[in-house]
Amino acid sequence: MGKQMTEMLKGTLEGIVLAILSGRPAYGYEITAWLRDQGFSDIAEGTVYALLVRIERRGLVDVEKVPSDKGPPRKVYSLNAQGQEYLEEFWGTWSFLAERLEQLRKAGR
Amino acid sequence: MGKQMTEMLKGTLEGIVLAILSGRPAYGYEITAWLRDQGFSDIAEGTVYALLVRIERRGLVDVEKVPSDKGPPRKVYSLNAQGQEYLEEFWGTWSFLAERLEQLRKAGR
DNA sequence: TACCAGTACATAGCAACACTGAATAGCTGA
DNA sequence: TCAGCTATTCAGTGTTGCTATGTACTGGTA
Repeated sequence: MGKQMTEMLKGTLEGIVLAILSGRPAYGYEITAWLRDQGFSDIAEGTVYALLVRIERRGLVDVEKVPSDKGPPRKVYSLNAQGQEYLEEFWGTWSFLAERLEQLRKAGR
Repeated sequence: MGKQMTEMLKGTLEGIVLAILSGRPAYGYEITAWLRDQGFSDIAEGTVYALLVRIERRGLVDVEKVPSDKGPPRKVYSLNAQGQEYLEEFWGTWSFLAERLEQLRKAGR
């Protein structure tokens, strides 16, 4: 992963994961795989798990332990009301930033 | 500044400043003022100066000390060739991220 | 049986970054 | 002289993503 991307993911990765969870419940391994699929080539597994622990501790998600037939039990996360609210805030912050950057990019050409 | 914004600025603030400098040379105090004007209400002065030191050390900008008639001398920064290249990389990284997020946002509605 | 690959989660230590808060310094006008 | 604006610097803090490693369960295969 490029250094630029690493830094830029700070703050946004959290939003990305919450956005995924707002679509449907999911567990860590699955989320990691999905991210890699989307081109976040080298997202470290540890990164995702640590993030999930954080958002759980902050009460943004509900957790359910579900047995898997292919390995250890999965921790399935789903966005709760507080998480939904937080996600909306995230989109607000993101929009603001994206607009400024789009303006700057236009100005530079 | 909201906590979300603080985290999201990591990595992007650098790009923002480089983008500003790609338009015209500028000095720290001026950049801070401009950012506040654009709605980055509480960008800390210290943050901008620290960032400028970093990009100078990495050789992305050229620096010139210019006397001011309103206070101490200004350190005027201008983007050099290496900085321009780095900025282009930044836009690439940003575009990638912005596209994924836009998709996620669409999917969520 | 022994071993390995794939699935699934966890965590300690590290580096980078933005913020807080304070200090320093030059200039102007009351 | 002193307040207020201009202008820069820096030590200390918290959050974040990455690296590296470890644990644990299942199924296939040699």
